[in-house]
Amino acid sequence: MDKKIHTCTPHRACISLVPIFNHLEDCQIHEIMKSTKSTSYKKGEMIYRAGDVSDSLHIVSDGKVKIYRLSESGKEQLVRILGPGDFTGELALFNESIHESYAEAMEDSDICMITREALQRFLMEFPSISLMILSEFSKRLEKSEKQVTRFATEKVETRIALFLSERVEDEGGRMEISLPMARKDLASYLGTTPETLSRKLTEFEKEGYIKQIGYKKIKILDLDGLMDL
Amino acid sequence: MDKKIHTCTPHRACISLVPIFNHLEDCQIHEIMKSTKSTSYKKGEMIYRAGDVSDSLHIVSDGKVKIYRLSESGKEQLVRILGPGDFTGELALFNESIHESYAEAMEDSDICMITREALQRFLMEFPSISLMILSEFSKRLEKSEKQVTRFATEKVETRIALFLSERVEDEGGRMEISLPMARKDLASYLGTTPETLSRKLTEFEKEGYIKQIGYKKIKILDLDGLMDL
DNA sequence: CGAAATCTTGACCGATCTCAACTTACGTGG
DNA sequence: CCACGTAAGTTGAGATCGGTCAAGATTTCG
Repeated sequence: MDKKIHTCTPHRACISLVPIFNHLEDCQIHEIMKSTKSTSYKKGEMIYRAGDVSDSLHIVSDGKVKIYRLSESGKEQLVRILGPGDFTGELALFNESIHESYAEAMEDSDICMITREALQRFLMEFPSISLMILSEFSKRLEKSEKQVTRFATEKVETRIALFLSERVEDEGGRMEISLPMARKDLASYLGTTPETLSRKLTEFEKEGYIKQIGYKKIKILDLDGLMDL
Repeated sequence: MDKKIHTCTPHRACISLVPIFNHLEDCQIHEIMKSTKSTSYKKGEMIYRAGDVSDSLHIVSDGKVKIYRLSESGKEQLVRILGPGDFTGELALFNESIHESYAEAMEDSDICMITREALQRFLMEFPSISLMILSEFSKRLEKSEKQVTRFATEKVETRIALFLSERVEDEGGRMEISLPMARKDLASYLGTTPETLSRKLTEFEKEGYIKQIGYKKIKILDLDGLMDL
């Protein structure tokens, strides 16, 4: 297994991608760069698995990575998809140090790593980084708790509609949204089956709320209608 | 760290309850105490509501507080119950400053508050507090994401069984668990209805997995059986 | 002790999952 | 660059789970 380990080049690009580090001085970024390693993963390769010991923060510098979990009864659920600048592995860094989720490269990807020790050193040295991470964590927590409530109280149809409306938001209001993942992954993300998702989308289309364009794009024709479901 | 018996304001007692502050020196705790205020709430009173502007961290020093959310379509879901030493309001502190959840006193409670400015000052001054909060946040995130996966993939029956087994863990393995909330709240927490919850528990009892003792206690007779559902 | 809230039980219905057959899209090697 | 095989997506039929509504039982608390 030959992963190329660079020592310098992509780091700079990668580090400056991460919002958390945005506010740092050049010299501080330089400091951090010295403690990072970059690794390349082929499409389909696992970056880590549940149960693995965690010892570093992984930052996606290029590519696309999916994070998923297995439930107690062994069913898979897609948790999120990472693009350049997103990071993962943070949870295990402050606690148990055992990953509870799986990270898999969806395409060939470059991942930048910062070891736990290095990170903690920076946190003590530059307290403002902590504040950034705290902010990031609290956003994630907010989002995750919202998601729990949604799963606990909304039916599948509504969850799909809400997902579509959030994609519109992400696109800055454009009514033509691109799906960031395959249908079966989306079904997993939304806690349903590909069959039900397919049926609901067809139904939405029949009702005139949306228009499906291939498998990867959807044009929203009546957002208000969708939200009233 | 032995507790000295000096003029024990409620603050002092409250602050030292919080795991986050456990590792601090006396003088630091003293610093923090100066920035706190304590308020009492009657049973049923709201501590904050979704939409309220957030300006402080709330620490429960005495009593019981329930945190719940409303979903997009207006259904309520219980998120968690706080006891002495637990805190809330942290999410809004690092971001939007608007609460997205509701906090209601379930019984007469004393709440200690630290303003955002004071907290941020401490975080910059004592970076180790950040690490503690980071750790707390990552635990919560882990738990919340696990919860999402559970809702996304497990059926109600399984979620109830998993809840029971976690209560056993919380009780340190004792097979007689006490329910921390009323049936209807538990149903809301588990994303189901009181009717279904009641039916499932009766069913569990008929199958010999549990024995219900009044409305507030359950004796687990066959944990393995429950987990195989 | 009694009103109000909570909990239970039954009957019914609708939403969603499962299984299976079929269609479409995609990636790979010749 | 095309053909083919495999993976992904769709559609239908049937089964099941869980929610809703309503009535009755139990508990709680003033």
